[in-house]
Amino acid sequence: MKASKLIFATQREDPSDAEIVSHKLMIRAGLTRQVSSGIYNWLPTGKKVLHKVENIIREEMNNAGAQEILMPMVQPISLWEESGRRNQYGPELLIFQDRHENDFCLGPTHEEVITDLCKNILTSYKQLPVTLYQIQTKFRDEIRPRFGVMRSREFVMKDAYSFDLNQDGLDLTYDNIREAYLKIFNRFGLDYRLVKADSGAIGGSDSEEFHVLADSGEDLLAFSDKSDYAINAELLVELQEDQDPTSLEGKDSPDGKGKLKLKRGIEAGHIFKLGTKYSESFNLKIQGDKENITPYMGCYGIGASRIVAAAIEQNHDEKGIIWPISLSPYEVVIVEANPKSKEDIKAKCEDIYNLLVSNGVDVLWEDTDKRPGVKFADMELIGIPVMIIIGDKALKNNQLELKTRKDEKPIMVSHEDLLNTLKELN
RNA sequence: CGGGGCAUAGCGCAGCCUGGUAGCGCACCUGCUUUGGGAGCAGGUGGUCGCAGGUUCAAAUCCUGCUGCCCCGACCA
Repeated sequence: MKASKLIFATQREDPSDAEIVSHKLMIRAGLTRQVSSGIYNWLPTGKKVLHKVENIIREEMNNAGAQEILMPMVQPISLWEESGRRNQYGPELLIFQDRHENDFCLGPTHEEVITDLCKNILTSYKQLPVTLYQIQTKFRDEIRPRFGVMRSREFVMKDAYSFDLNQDGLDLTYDNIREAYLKIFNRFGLDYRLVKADSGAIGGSDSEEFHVLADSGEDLLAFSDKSDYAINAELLVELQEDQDPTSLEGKDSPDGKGKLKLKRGIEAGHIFKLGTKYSESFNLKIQGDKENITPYMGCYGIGASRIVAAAIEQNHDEKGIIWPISLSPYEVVIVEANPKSKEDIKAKCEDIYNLLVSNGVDVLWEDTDKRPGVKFADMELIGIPVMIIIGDKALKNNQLELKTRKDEKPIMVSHEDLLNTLKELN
């Protein structure tokens, strides 16, 4: 991609209505723009990041044997009456009527639709176990949306639903998806923790959350300093009937090993064992070898758009975003340091650009005639991990100047060593 | 929903108190000079001043009502 063709609209000043750093930086770097409270446009650079998040999720879900589907955003309210959740969900469910005066809602989650669907498509116990997932826009009419796409009303989520013959099968499937989640979060390149959680409005028994660690996180997490024990502090407060989550710091860990330590996290993933709650309320029965089976369900969510904000919350400095390479809108940017004047610099850029493109590197070529300082500042704001600077210096020594986003010091490499050096930096 | 704040160009803001028909910085466009860390000069584009009423010869400015957005709280995958 050439910067001269890219709409990336960076801004020098913080937007006045943004509070947390990820929100400010997403606006300034031209990733998103607000349409209405809790509703956002995703611009080309932001969409590219979101796409990388989605693709990592997609690949690992597919590797885990899950199958991708797409369910509708608009759902008939009758399904929510059938599950009994119409009233439980309350005003967060945005309800409206079509021209025939039938009630519909914008889907905040899809247990109802998937269970209803499976009554159609699951006809034999031989089809189980099966896990279906989608990556799709959800809508929850939050009381107070805030912090940009971190807590928005409309957001992109991957939600998966599993169906098993019995509890043992569900346990196996749950562990399998849990493993896939560990791979997904590892590939994101973020510092995260897995904690025990409350299953909340979705219902069910066991539940764990994946949290991206960040001081600005809305959730407080409690960890044992001597064991793997980790829990959402709010749940622990509930279990122990404590008053205040912060009072947990330094107390004995409930598993009897070590003391509790607290950290803040952003909830980015949540996995549940639902059991038969929805299969029962929808009367989903599958023909077994002798008798009919009410399947055991699990559901598994990842907030794809929230991951983008969480990644920034965890990885930024005073200059801007510092993407982990796997989420960066571009892996490498070529900065043309002397625009206009020197034809040989442009030719060199084109050489390198073609080399990288043909080797599958996702590269941006900053070919505009902006002054070098502006280009450096923009690219650092957007947070591209590796910059290749091509100007007089590079031409004179027939070497390329590489600078990583994290490191101030440039590295000089030869044309031939470029690909290997980039691999090492990953 | 309770409490607080804001609404003037794409972004950040001034003007409002004391009414006279809109301005600054950034961005954007043109030209010239510049070019390794957010350039300079000159010229230019862009605004029914959130909406609707009212007062007045005259309203961004005063009055009334409404809407939207932000922050704190309750709530929340």
